[in-house]
Amino acid sequence: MDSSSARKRGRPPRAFDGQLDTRQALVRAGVAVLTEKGFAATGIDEVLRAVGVPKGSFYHYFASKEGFGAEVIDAYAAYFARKLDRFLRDPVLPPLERIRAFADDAERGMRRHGFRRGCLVGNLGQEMAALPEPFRHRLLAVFEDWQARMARCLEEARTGGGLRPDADCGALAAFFWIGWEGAVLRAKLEQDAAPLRRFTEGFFRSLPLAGPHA
Amino acid sequence: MDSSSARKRGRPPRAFDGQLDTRQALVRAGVAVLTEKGFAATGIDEVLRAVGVPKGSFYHYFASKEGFGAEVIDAYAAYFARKLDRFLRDPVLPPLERIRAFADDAERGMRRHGFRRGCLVGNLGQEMAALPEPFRHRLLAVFEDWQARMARCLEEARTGGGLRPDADCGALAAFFWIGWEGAVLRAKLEQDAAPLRRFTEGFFRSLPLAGPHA
DNA sequence: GGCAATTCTAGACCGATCGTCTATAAAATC
DNA sequence: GATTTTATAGACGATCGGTCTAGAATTGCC
Repeated sequence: MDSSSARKRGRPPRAFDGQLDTRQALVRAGVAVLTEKGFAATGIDEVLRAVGVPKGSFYHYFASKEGFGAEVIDAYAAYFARKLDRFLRDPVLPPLERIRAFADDAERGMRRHGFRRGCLVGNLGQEMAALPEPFRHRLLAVFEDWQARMARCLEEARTGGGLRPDADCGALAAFFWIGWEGAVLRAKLEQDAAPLRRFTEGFFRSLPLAGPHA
Repeated sequence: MDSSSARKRGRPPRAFDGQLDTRQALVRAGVAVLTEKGFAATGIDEVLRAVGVPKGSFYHYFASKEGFGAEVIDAYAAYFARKLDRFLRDPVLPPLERIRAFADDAERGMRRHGFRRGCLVGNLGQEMAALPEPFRHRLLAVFEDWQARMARCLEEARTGGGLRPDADCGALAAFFWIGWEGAVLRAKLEQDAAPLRRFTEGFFRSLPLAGPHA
């Protein structure tokens, strides 16, 4: 959605030009802004200005700010799930290396955005007390999903002999995401990637690696 | 400050009654509310209602919402530093046990508040992008302070023979706080203490414990 | 191809919030 | 006890977020 295109009243002509679908553009901008500033601190107007769309359009596509937020969460979850799979199922790397690759990529991502953007799910989680209740379950479900994907990767490491046979991969995956969110938060605050690396290091130290096999 | 006490215009009589100092009461209420809902989502009016104080008083004591926020951070930092010392310097427990005691206490605290309150510093950290810049340095300083206190405790563990002599206590302390904030966030989201325990467990697994001594 | 129905935009509108201001009154000072 | 200082009371305006109604272009139908 190009802000240079002056809008006229009424239904716009079919988009011949390269304009994205308005709804999609709004959600996309919402992901960016909410990842940076959270839900409560973000005004609809800000999203609208970024996309160059008037307020009326917004409430045509979404029932409310809350409804918009829910869709933004879904979009982010979908985006992040794809990204996770790209790393955690990468067949050319051994399982534990995939986790490092994910962390490295996240670091690059944060650096690219000047450490202003964090994790949408973490942001909104922090705001829980001020958020509509339905958000809570949605966010929890997202964490469970990520945890499952991480657990699967760790299980591959276990069956592959990287982790000890008695490793509790579910618990380890939970540990990872719990701490990772903290690391992202801290990296945002310090505007530096060190916390991400520090946490990743600590996580790997905590793994029950298989000893040199007998 | 009791909301049942009807206020009259003008300067109030010296507080014979149990009324707290108004300024102090505002800061105290601010800590409670900001710990729950963060800075942006909280209106001044809400704090005023909680304390039963009119707006005029607020802007007599504080230059702005931002100035108020800064004092709230300081008050929370002081409160938390005292709490930390109470646990991390407890002479009747071995150093590593003190950390567990701290975690247990934090769990009780979150449970007592129905998992609605998190960590003020973590909350505001998450909001960074929408917060006045001076907050950032203040929050960073608080983390550094906590980290130093934790590192000292870990060093006691090292010299006491609980940790290996080559343990990097500063890095371990950093790892702790990075992940701990994540755990608090997650506990708030799940409304359950499990994340706190899971992280604490993982943290201890990551520690380079001294082997059975030769 | 004309007419209703649908789709989407424009922006007015209301309420809430932030920060200020004036009025008022008690205490402190001398 | 007169004056200055401290502190509360609450109205006020500017701004902004969220909702809603009106209106215009397009689509579908026959």
